[in-house]
Amino acid sequence: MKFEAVTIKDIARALGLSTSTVSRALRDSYEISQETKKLVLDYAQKINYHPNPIALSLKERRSRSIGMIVCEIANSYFSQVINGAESIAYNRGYNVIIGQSRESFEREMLNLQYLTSRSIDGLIISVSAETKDFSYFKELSQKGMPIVFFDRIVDNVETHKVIVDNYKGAYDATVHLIRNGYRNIATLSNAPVLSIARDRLAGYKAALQDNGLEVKEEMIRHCVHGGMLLDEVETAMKDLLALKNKPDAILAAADKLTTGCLRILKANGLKVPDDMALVGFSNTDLTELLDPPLSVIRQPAFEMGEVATDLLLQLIESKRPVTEFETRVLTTELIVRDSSKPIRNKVRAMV
Amino acid sequence: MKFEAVTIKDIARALGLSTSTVSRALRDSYEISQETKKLVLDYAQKINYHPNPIALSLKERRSRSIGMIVCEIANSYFSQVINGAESIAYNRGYNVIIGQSRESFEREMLNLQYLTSRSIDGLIISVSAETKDFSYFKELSQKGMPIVFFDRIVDNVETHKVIVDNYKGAYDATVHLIRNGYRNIATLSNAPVLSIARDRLAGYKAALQDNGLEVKEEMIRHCVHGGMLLDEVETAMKDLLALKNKPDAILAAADKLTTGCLRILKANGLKVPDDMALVGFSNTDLTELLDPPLSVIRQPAFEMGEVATDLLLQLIESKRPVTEFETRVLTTELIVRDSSKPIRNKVRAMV
DNA sequence: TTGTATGCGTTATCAG
DNA sequence: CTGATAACGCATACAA
Repeated sequence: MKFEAVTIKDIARALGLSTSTVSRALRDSYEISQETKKLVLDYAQKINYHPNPIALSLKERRSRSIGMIVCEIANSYFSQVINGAESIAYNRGYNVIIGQSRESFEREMLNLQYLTSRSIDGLIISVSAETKDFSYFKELSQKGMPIVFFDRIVDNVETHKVIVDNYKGAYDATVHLIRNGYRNIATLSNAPVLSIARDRLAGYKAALQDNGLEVKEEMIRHCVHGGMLLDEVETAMKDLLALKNKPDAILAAADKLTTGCLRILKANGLKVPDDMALVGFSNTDLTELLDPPLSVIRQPAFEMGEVATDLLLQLIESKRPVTEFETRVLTTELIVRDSSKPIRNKVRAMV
Repeated sequence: MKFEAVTIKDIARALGLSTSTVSRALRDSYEISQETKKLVLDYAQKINYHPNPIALSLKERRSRSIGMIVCEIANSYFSQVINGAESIAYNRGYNVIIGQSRESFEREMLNLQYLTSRSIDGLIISVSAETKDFSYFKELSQKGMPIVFFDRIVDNVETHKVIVDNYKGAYDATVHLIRNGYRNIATLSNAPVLSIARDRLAGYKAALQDNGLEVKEEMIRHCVHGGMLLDEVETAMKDLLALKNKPDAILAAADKLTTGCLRILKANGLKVPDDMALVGFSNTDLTELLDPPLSVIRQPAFEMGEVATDLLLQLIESKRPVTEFETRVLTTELIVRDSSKPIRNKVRAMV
């Protein structure tokens, strides 16, 4: 019943050769005569022989598959990263095995154990927002498993990292808002345990300070669940709108926070940017079709997947020493559309 | 250097037992004494033993991983399907290995060979728009490989299928437009080789006919690349808008066609629905935030992934005979928003 | 140039 | 109850 594959043995038997001869012929070994090679190759072709990768894995102690853990596949950012990763891996003869943490530490660990027990040759991961204990990664890394962290990295673990210049992304976006006349800029931030959240927040603060504006704590709202729960964003927005000194602009420091913020503003009948300007990190589709189109900070997601995978494969294939930790930094792109253009009356009022 | 795992042998040596005893103890075999079992189990726990799944695969001739081929991972619909598939697979102890065809037959075949040579236990696939030759699937299926087709199915191959009631989805949406006073309804359709395109087109036609409206061929535009190329959509739209009898509404029969159509309309300064009503198949985010919000036909993508995977795993685990082909049908959801509401003047004009 | 034997980690079969 | 051995498919050191 089950998919009976042809093996090297079948070829050997049929051709009256030994399995080793066949094996060597197939691998084009120099110690096999041209005739025998041709004989074997032709026959293998004819009966559609394919080496069993599982047997190979067992022998070579490697599986030619890499694990990838993200918090959510159905997130446009991560799906774009996966896309980039898959394209590189595929070209180099590797499989990508996907796992989702769904922002849960427990699920992340389960996935991790599962993947490592599956003998992956390396791991690409963007940690969950819940993850505070990185001992397992350290242990794994010390055992020789190549690991590349991307996007959400881990500061106190020496590893390979691919990140985006989140500081600059947030800084530039904030400066952009300031230049357009906004003075009361609030920010929606992810859980502060996340490196990306800290970097973006730092960029936001620095931009304010460099432009002589005060950083006010009440203007900074953390959404611990990263906007997975709309409630969280709603509460944050309500709080901001209830302030005596209401913000006139918002920097949304994550994809889900950007769309969440848009939803809440819309639900409350507030217009962007007339009632509230908004610039956010976003890789979501259709942002340019909103009315007015939304300005966003876009991450090089596909490229992120490519770079991380390329680095990992170099580590796996020992083209690069595992212990010489490297950090690659990509840059975000600020896409300016209508939503953050100068508000004429405000700008006039300030002149 | 490389990740040295503990094996059953290590345990055997350390405890002065044979590998077979250890193996049996670990598998809780009845023929092992309680003491020995405890001894082995405790020690295995202590040194953190995990069975090598590759060795297991070689022995059991199965890999506990399933292949999944879609045309594009970074497509919200497919990423949602993958999400559903992953969640089911994960709970049942299976890996999902992803491949992308990018709408290319060649790439699809390469992926397919790659995955099967990787000893996947089963396959879930939504075929590429280019695929016309299904002999490879037939062959694979006859060799005993469980295959579940989803979404884009193959009519002339007897297989397991999970589909959406595309006919009804298109029918209902078209009827909805008709009820709201539109009489010149055009449609953007995918490549007609795709089952989903044919079904949707049939639903559109039936809705017109059932309501006494004429089906006009010039109102039906096929986009062979499924809207991957915006040019294609643009050409189609330009042609429609150049008609003597211009359409007053459009049924976009695929995700990319819906967003593509929106983009083109916007680029040409046409308003939805005042200048042109639009209802489309779409699982894209943010459609409800457009101004006015877009009415869409939403597919149960996550559920699609779940159902297909559940079916496949039943086949793999022989809980269901592979030869009793089954087709499961899910239903779409018509989400009515402003973009297809009655146009007052038009309706008045008709009364 | 080709063949034989061994091992990768595991389980199943057969002996004890 | 436990141990030795073969087998899964392949590659390779060693023999010939």
